[in-house]
Amino acid sequence: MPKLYTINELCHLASITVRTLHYYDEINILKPSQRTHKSHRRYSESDLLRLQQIVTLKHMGFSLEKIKQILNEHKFNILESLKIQLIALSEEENRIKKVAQCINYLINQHESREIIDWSKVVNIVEALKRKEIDSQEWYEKYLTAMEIQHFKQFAKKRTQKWKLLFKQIKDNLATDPQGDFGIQLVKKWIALADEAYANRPNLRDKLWESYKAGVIPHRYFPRDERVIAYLSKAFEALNNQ
Amino acid sequence: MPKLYTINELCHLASITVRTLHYYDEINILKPSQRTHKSHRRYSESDLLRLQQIVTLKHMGFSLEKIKQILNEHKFNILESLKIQLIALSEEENRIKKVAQCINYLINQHESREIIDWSKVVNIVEALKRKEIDSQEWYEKYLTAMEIQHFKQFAKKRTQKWKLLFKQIKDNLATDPQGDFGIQLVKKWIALADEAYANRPNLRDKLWESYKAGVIPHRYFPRDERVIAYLSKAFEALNNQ
DNA sequence: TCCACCCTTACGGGGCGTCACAGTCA
DNA sequence: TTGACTGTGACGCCCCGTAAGGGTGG
Repeated sequence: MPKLYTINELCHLASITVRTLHYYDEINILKPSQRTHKSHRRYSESDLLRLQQIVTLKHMGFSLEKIKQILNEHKFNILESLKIQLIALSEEENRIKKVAQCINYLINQHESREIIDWSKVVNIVEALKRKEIDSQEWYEKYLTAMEIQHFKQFAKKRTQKWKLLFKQIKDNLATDPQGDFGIQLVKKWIALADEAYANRPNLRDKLWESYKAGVIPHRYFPRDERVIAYLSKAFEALNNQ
Repeated sequence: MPKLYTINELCHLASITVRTLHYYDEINILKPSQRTHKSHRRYSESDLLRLQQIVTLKHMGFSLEKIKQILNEHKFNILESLKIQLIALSEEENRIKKVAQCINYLINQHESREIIDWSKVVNIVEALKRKEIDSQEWYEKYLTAMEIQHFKQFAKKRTQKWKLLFKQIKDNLATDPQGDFGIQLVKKWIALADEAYANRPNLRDKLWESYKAGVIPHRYFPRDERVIAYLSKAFEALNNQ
């Protein structure tokens, strides 16, 4: 007798909620292959497989309607869907990159002068939307020479502090991270993070998690297992103080 | 007397719809600074400025609620919002990159064997979600040596065709793009695009637009103004045939 | 009998699109 | 008067979260 899952078991296996499975049943994308005589849902092994496919495709950014087509219609052109999705993802990635650069500019401008030149920002974003700008040199087209210099210098000061700290840590990996010097280094890290993230401890923690997970690639503070290990231990020591 | 805009004029200026402005009025994020005696909305110059700010921030990925806070509460910490948004964007960018790689793998697998090994794909995406994978070498952890080889070879064949075409075009920029040879080259481009994008002309056009706009950075068919100019002319000639 | 689980039904939310119906401006 | 524009009101979409009120399984 093949194993049947209750709705609770299944949603735990897929890390989703009961409500979601109810919904999937409702819209006919995943119906339980059996029901008990009192209409409790019972899912089979192949239901589980299908659910995993659904969750996977959803993570890739497909709508439930598209997923239904892809999985139901055997003739449906999976390949084309995948390729369309790939183009869409590339475009979105590119948009994000540009917007991120633009926000960076905004941050620098605000931190150095406390005012935001909205008309400039609006212009830049308008141009981004019309895709007039290549990813790298948008600011060269939309800022004056002085503004560019200012922007670059400000960014440079920032990165140099991080670079310095990174070098210091790498040069002292042999020392005890839980000793005085290690704690000093981690305090520097915190100071820089707080400077960058407005003294919000939760943001600082988020940055640390991102760094550890390698989510945000940092050119001037690259991901390095040994540095992570060192700082982690130093963090511990600091928290225990 | 300062210029006042009707709702129609304003929505055209901002490339949005009347409904959107109604909605913005309704949720108190942008109320017209005047109404006629019959309650038609009249927007001022500063309303327009505010609308542009709203649209800009929306493009950066802020919710209308956040935007309201940023613009209304003078004391509100814009800087922190920007930085939070920057982290969020970085995370999203990274997720997209990984998913795109994964889809690429799926496409290759499907094109070479016509079947998809779902259990493998599900595993990979599960790992992506748990952020266990560094961006570059996910497949090395989740595929067998044979699969990796197969994957890489298939990808290589593809890229070599594009590389070859690119070189051919660059070597012949001096020739007439609207002559026989130019048309031959653009036909090759179309053939490759159709091979990559399942013979869908609309997808092919989309790819061409993306290439021209530099939206999708291609290592093996890089963006090059001269190549774009050449191919554009050749396209013209082909269409006029 | 207990209690964790299950069912169905229904509302909400974000950011509008899309009617319907009626009044208004040139 | 015509016809383009404007107003308000209301429902729908997508993907569920969150509850209400009651029945079931072990």
